[in-house]
Amino acid sequence: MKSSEIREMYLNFFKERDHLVLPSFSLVPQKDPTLLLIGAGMAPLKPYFTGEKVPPHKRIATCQKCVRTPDIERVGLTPRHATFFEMLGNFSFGDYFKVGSIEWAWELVTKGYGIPEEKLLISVYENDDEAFDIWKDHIGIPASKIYRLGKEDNFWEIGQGPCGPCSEIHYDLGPEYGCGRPDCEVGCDCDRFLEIWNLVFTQFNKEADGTYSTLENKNIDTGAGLERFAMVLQGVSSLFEIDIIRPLLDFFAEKAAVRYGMDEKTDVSLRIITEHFRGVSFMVGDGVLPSNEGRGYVLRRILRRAVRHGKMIALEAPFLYEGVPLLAELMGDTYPELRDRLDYITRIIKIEEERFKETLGQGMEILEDHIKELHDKGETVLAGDIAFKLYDTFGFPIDLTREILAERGLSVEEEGFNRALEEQRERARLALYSKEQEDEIGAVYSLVKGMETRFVGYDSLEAEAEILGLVDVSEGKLLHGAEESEKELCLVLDRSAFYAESGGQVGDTGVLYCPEGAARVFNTVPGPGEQVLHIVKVEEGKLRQGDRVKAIVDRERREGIVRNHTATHLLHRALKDTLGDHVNQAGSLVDHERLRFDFTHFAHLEEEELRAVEEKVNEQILQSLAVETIYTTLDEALGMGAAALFDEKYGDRVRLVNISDYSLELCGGTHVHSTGEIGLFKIIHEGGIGAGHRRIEALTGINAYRFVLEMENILRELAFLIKTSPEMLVEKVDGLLGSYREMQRRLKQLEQKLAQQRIQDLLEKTDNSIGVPVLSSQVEVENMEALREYLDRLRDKMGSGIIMLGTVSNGKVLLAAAVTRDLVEQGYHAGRLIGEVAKITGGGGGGRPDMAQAGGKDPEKLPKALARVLALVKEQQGQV
RNA sequence: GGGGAUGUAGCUCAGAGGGAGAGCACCUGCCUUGCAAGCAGGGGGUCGGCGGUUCAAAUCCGCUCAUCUCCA
Repeated sequence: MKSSEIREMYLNFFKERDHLVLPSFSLVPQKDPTLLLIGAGMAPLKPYFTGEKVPPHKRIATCQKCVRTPDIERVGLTPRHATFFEMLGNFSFGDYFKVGSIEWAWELVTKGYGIPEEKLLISVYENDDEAFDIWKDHIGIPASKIYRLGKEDNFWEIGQGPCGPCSEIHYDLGPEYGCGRPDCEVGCDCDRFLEIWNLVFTQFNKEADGTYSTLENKNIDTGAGLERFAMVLQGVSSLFEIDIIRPLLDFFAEKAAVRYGMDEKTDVSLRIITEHFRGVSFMVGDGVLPSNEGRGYVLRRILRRAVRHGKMIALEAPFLYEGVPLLAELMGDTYPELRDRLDYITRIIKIEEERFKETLGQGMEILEDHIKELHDKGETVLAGDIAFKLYDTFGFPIDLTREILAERGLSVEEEGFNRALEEQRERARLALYSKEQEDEIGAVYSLVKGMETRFVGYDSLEAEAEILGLVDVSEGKLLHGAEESEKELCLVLDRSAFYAESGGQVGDTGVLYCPEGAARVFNTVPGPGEQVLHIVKVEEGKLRQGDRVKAIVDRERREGIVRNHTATHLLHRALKDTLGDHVNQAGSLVDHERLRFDFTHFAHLEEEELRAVEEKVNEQILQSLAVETIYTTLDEALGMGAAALFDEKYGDRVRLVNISDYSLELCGGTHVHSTGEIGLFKIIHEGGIGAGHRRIEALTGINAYRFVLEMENILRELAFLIKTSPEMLVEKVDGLLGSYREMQRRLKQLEQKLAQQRIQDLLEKTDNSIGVPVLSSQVEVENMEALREYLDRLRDKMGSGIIMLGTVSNGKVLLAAAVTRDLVEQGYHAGRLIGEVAKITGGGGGGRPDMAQAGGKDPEKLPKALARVLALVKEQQGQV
């Protein structure tokens, strides 16, 4: 039976029994921050299980794609482990329970799929007598074939959420698949008994604190692995041989020019590549991008393991991406996203493969060196800091290092690795705040606890307010009053128009007038609760707790901030529209001068893309779109399709910033009323900040205008300098550069020619009075290169001799010396000679016996120095 | 924001203070037409950029840019 038929039969079976059949949900959990990835068929239905939401129907059936990685290191080594799999499931929400679910399970397995009863075994949770009796009495399974297993095997829970005892149907593949131990039976960790059906009787809910509460409605959650059914029904011994996987394995085998089943080591790699390839493709297809955190890191780990195993069988990355069309062919009917996003999936995988190939090579080299060293020393444990270095610098996930070592019977010193990781964390923390600063912040936080500020800065830029608290930041204590000083104070008001730095928007600045004085607010930050902390310095008179004050925000600065913030939202939208939906905000900074926006994207932006983005933003500005804010619940906001940051904590009431029907984002910041106020939007920088992350910096309003003006000025000045118009600038500079290069070439040629002509004159100055020909002379050249040119030619002409040449260039002395080979053999040394000579000119130098160069600072001494050469050679002669 | 790695010829890389190199690719010639042909010759480089130390920097130091990587 084909996999597609198994899937179809399952869904039809339950459809006929009044189940609502839903298509697979995305691997990326929607609106569930507790889950990294969908790892079970029930995961997307969690709100129905917890009772948080009402299911559209009391009975649901799905075939759900899943990713699970805790067992990643076993994938490839066993016939049944996988990181990616399809889970068939039928679910009951307060409808049928144990009896119904067991009956149907048995009926479908034995009658529907026709699996012989004698091959099947049952397990139940150790003290679930109810389930035991149903199997024994109602279905008629002999008690000897029903096993009672402990919590680890037969109690189902995954993180927080619904859970309960379960009951499984196992298929006995036969003793030849077993471990051979006498006590081998259902529940054994070996491969003999294949769990094909897991019925979870969901009756509890696991809370955040680890306790269990009873669910109002008892539910049924079934998980039946499609691949495992396929194994049984297609009579193959591993999931790698079923109809929708084997072609992939063969594809990679062919690419690697190896055959499956010939060599165990090769087979393991092939299985890993094939399996991980499936996971990688589906994850990318559901919008997961490789990254160093969260689900992106899960993806990266899987892909990297596959790439390494590719390398082990001589498959050079990138190669995985080539399998995508085949996968789409095999599974595109059920999962149309594979076809729809084929090009995208292919591209992302290829880029990530290439990326890792770079670092894999370097990292492997280092690791191999260390392995060799360990081997030589007879040790078996790799130091943790080396494993950390590989992780830190070359992106070797620790499990990858562990696996490579395990292949050689070695291991990693885990504590050392963790220590190094902790040290790195500490470093990052310290870079953010020093220990003293952290203490200061802590002290301030505890002092202002309980105070509350009402923020009125969305509609107004000033507020009359009362001083609730006044903290001396460096002393860490509350003050009743403060006088004019340089001291940094932290001030809390009962209401304020000052925006406290958050969501990337910087804090406001401004002034504060009180009955007996005035203070300057130079920053505003959020407190631990509902407080706005104004960081102030008293500039005049006195400030007292309880004073009525007037706090006024610096208007011009705020207006700059507001323009940049709204422009940031427009930019976010424009990036998504231009580059694709995978673009997400990864950080943002909005101040009064510029905006900086970090986002996820896999490649640098092309010039046209950048221009398109900039243009789109400016189009929205020109339309003067209305910007409004909406208060609503988080659920409703997400339902409206608002952009929210993953992992960001939002309260129940959220604030939405809506720009006409162009952009909708959860945001607490301040904005313009109409996009027209932004005036002009200009991107001034685009760059990378790590794999998969880009950064754009931009200006708005008057700043953008000034930037353009500045550029225009530069162009005009340049054009003036080379006597052309801005329009002709490129052409003219291009021409000038060409002729500049040409002239350099000509100059060099001329110098060479000149040298040639002067050689003869110079040769005549050779002194033969001491037995060896010695030539010491000053020449006129520009640089060392030209000097060497003379030197070489002279040496060639002389055949045998000692040459010292000097010149003056840029107010400095340049010297070069040569000794022909025959004289080197006699013991003459150009390096030593030139050292002496250079010393006279106030410099130093050295080189090899046959050639040396040096320099000096005193040009006037050059003639004297050159005159000494003969005597110095004579000295060397004496030592020969 | 912080740490680490890399950047040298079209490509892959060596060189670690004293003439910028190798292999592959390219061009010319010769010899050959048998599988990555051989032989001889040649072109090609702001040693990522800027600054500093030094008589002298691809090489040491600082900054910067690009790419990778980890932490936040």
